[in-house]
Amino acid sequence: MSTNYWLLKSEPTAFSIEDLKNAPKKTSCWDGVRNYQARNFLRDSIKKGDKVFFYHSNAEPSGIAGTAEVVKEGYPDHTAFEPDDQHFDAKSDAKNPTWYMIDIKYEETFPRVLSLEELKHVPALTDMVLLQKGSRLSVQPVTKKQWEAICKLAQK
DNA sequence: GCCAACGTTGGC
DNA sequence: GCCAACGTTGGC
Repeated sequence: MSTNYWLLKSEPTAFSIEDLKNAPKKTSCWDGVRNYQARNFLRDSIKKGDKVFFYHSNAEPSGIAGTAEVVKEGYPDHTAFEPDDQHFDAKSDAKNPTWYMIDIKYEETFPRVLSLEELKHVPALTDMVLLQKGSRLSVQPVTKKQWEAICKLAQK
């Protein structure tokens, strides 16, 4: 099975790539996704061994900060069942979970953040989901071609 | 902090 | 099933 590529958004004030790097085993669950389209990717499409870009949103600047690898495929997001959790969802049922999460492991931090502004000017990336007008998906697919173009750009 | 764009909710 | 109102995302 071939590797697929993804982009995960996070506000660095909530959880940054540095937080992932400093986590035990450099691994963390990716919880709190409460959007059905993003949930479907987490539950159905993202596989162990897939690669992800770690995107910092609402940041200075917003952009791709580095990469990580999927180490655990979709499983129920338990934070949905915890009333004290910020991501609690009273309507979800532990016996038939609505929300899913994955585990990712830190791979690398790019020498510099590839800002949204910079990415917009890369011809190979014009079709990227991230760059579409009004795109808010916090879990989104990335093509191999886009992945390679971005990794190459990061090393410049 | 503003606000455009999108997603969700709920009345009908 | 429509759609207005509301809530959220996320760039700026």
